[in-house]
This record gives sequence, structure tokens and C-alpha cells, in this order.
Amino acid sequence: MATHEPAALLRERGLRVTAQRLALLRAVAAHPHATADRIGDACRAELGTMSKPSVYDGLTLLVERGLVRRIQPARSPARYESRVGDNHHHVVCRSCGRMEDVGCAVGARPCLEASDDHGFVIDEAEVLYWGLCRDCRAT
Amino acid sequence: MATHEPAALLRERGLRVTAQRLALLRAVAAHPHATADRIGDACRAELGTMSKPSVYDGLTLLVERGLVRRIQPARSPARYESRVGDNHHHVVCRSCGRMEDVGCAVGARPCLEASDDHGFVIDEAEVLYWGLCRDCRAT
DNA sequence: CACCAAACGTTGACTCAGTCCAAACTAGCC
DNA sequence: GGCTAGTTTGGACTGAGTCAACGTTTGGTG
Repeated sequence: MATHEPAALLRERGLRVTAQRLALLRAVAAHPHATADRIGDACRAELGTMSKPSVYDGLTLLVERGLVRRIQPARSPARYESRVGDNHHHVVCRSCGRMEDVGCAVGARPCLEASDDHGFVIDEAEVLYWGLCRDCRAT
Repeated sequence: MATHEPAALLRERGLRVTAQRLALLRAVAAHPHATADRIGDACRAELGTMSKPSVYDGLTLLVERGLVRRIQPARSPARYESRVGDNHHHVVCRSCGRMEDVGCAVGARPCLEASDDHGFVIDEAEVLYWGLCRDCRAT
């Protein structure tokens, strides 16, 4: 389904459609929860060459425009994913760093209401579940 | 109240009581949500000298032993706080990075149940509310 | 088509948090 | 006093991410 194919998404956000950006979007979609480094590698495999700043700048731009989401768990470089807009969260393995998507148990917009917001206007609740994955528990 | 004064807490965890560790605990308590760097400064102000590795090693040890909690919001160095055990979360300002404590609206152990845990055994749910603080909204 | 400004992309140097390592020191214990 | 394990130190190092300056492409306009 091409209802929201990449090029259209970029244009909708006032961004030029470039080979790099398309490659970034494709790489993020193909490698969910990958680091900027790995995404850069994937783009380079496709395009031949892509500089480090281009990878970071491009990802930052896509994050700002809401096409990509950045997750930064403790003790790990930032990771990226293309599932945006729905309200899912992540489990992270304390041992190996593996990350998986999870829906939240508490309805559609869980935890979005803080009990005391200290005058903040909150636009996102980020939930990370920490634990051990099956493989790491086995060892 | 000295029901849980620092030296006793350290000994309970099988840790030697050293001037550095006491200073770390005091610094974390006195500067909630401070970075390792600021905590190091506070300790140095108290002790005269304390090396960078000592600050990091000490903090890591205290985190492992459950005396201090580490929070690592995206695009920010790790922060530390001494409120552990209770189930509170944090609001972070996207603009200035300010961080405040909040209780969660959804009962005592909110969101600790993921809808599908992918075989993970979860021991902690970390919730970050992102938004803009009053000061940054004013500008 | 020719020109121009704005947007893109590149290289290379740089910053900054955090870690590693080997050596020196200290405290408790025989 | 001498042992031994735990602590602390300085300094070098790593790795993620950013900056700045310079060249290149793109699309709009006359």
C-alpha cells in the first residue's frame, strides 16, 4: 500500500526528496531499534557513500518532522524506529541491550497524565520496561 | 531522623564506609537530578579532591546496590537521585532539560505490566514525560 | 537557457561523557 | 610489622555526536 509512501511523506513536511533521506527512511524501517551507526551502514550499502554528519543530520531532521522516533535507553547509543504516532513502548534487556516493542496495558494513552505536572505542558510519555530477556536469563 | 543514615546504609550493603561514598550520597541527596560532573564538583568542594573515575565508579556502585537511581534522558548526560524504592517518575523539559519529580496518576505501580513481555522478566518501568516547562513556554 | 539563492552533503577537527589500566595507597587483620 | 583485599589516582583512550567551512546540487525566475 502506497498511501504513505516515503517520498510523499517527505514532501508533506516541506522536505526535499533526496536519495539519502529515502535511504534513511528505508533503513530505519528495515532495522527497527538500530543505532545511528548501523543505519548509516545500511544507507552506505545502498548508496555507496554517506558521511557521518549526513546520517546524524538526516535522522535528526526526520525526528523533528515526526517521521522517525528516537529512543535513548541508558548506557546505549540512541536507537531509531519508524513506528510513530501509535502509543507503544519498549522492553530493554539490561544485559544484552536487546529491545522489543510492547503495547501498554493501561489503555490507549497510558500514563500521559502526570499527577502533578509542575507547570509543564506534556506532549509525550515515554515508557521503558527494564528486565532480562529469555536468552540472558538462561546464562 | 537517622533511621537510615548513610553509613549504616553502606554497611548493610556490604560496602566499606569511605569519605568518598558518604560525600557522593550527600551530594546526590543535595542536588537531585544532577549530572555525574556536578556531583563530582560537589564532592570535590567537600573533600578537596576526587578523581573522575572515582566519581563514576562510586556512583555506579551505589546504583548497583540500590542506594541511588540513575536516569538517562535522551540528549543529556546521566542524572542521579537518591529517591529510590518509591514509584515516581519524571517530567523533562525538551528545551532547557530541567527535570522534576512526578508521581504517576495510575495507582501505585503504574504501567509495570506490559501487554506482551516477549519473554522478558521485567523489574522496572521507567516513565519519562516530555514537554515544555513554564519558563521555556514563555519565550 | 543562464543565473542565483537556498538547501544539501562532505571532510576533518573537535567536544564531551564515560571507561580502562597500571600503579600507588589504605584499612583491617594476623 | 607485614599481608591482602579493597580503594583511589592520573592519564590515556573510546565512541557518540557536533561544528565549521567549504564545495555541490536543486529549483525558481527572468
